[in-house]
Amino acid sequence: MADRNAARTRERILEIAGELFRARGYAGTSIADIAGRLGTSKSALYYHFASKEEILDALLAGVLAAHARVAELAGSAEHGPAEVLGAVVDMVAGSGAVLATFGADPSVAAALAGRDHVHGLRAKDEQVVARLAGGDPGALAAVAALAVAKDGGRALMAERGALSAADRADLLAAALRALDG
Amino acid sequence: MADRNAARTRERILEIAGELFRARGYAGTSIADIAGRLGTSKSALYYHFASKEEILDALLAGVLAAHARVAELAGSAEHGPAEVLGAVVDMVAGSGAVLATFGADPSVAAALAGRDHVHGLRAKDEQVVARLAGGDPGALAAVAALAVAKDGGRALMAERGALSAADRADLLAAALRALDG
DNA sequence: GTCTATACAAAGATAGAC
DNA sequence: GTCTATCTTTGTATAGAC
Repeated sequence: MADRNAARTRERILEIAGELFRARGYAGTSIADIAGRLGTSKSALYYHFASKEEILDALLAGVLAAHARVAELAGSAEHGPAEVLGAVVDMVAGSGAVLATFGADPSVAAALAGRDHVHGLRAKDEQVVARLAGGDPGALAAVAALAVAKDGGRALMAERGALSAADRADLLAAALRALDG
Repeated sequence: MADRNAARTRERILEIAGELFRARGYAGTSIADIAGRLGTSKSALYYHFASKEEILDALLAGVLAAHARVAELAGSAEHGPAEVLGAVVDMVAGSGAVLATFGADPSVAAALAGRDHVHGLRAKDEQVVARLAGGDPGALAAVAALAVAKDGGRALMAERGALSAADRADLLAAALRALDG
């Protein structure tokens, strides 16, 4: 039962940290800020997480896994542009708030520099672009299509809170149009 | 002549600060970091700028003005989607590195919260979207088109350093395709 | 599991000499 | 214009009681 409470508290911390990181940035958010919203002391927080960076890692784990799955899909030759971009849209819709944090905050990238994650992420984006470009060196249209799916998706999420099935379909269509009309 | 040197130093500070803000985020960059790269003490910095935030303001002034010009263009009814999106592309190409900072860093938005700028910025984006949507309430395609021009443009800038005339034309074409095929 | 108290470093900023 | 020295606040993190 004690375990239950600890797990609940852990979840609340991640939830609060996610909100604050998104609003003020990772570097711009202090442990005191998080503890304040949680309604406990800073020390209580350190019982659940060994450091601020550990909170970030826990928050990012899901997004990184989702990116990895999309990149894997893009890597295999069996999937067309529509499938790949559809997977990107679903990923954005699924990991919404956290992705907004990760993708938008330079201090997150700086905190993770050298620790595999970042290069992994950028490499994964490039893998998707390469697949969409189909070997074409002038990959501008592919970059544009990914921008629609990922950044356009983020903008829509921020605006509407979530993406309906119709939104996803429309977004995919717009991305495909950006790719090659 | 003393004025000349001061002006030069001011420029160097802005240059260095811009790079660091982009790499580590605004909140993640300290005055000491900037002074270190400048090769002087922290105090020297405070001779040129009264505060960290003042550096940010100076850095953002150009981008905000550029956004205002685009929004103004979008506001007048005489310009079509191609003109508006072209202006967005030019704005991105022109204010490159700084826009990447501004658009991507939550700690920048937090630092400016309440101080007109931010609402101004978001409002200006919405004005562009509204114009592109042409009154259509389902503005997804407009959001998508803006994402191509702005975020796609950012991604390209990050990748290529600058946008050639051909890049701009291609990007605009992709944005128009995202808008309505 | 959460608290108070505290260590310790880093941050933003200022004073006053040169 | 730039320095050294210093103040103050804030930040991350730990120790030890309950």
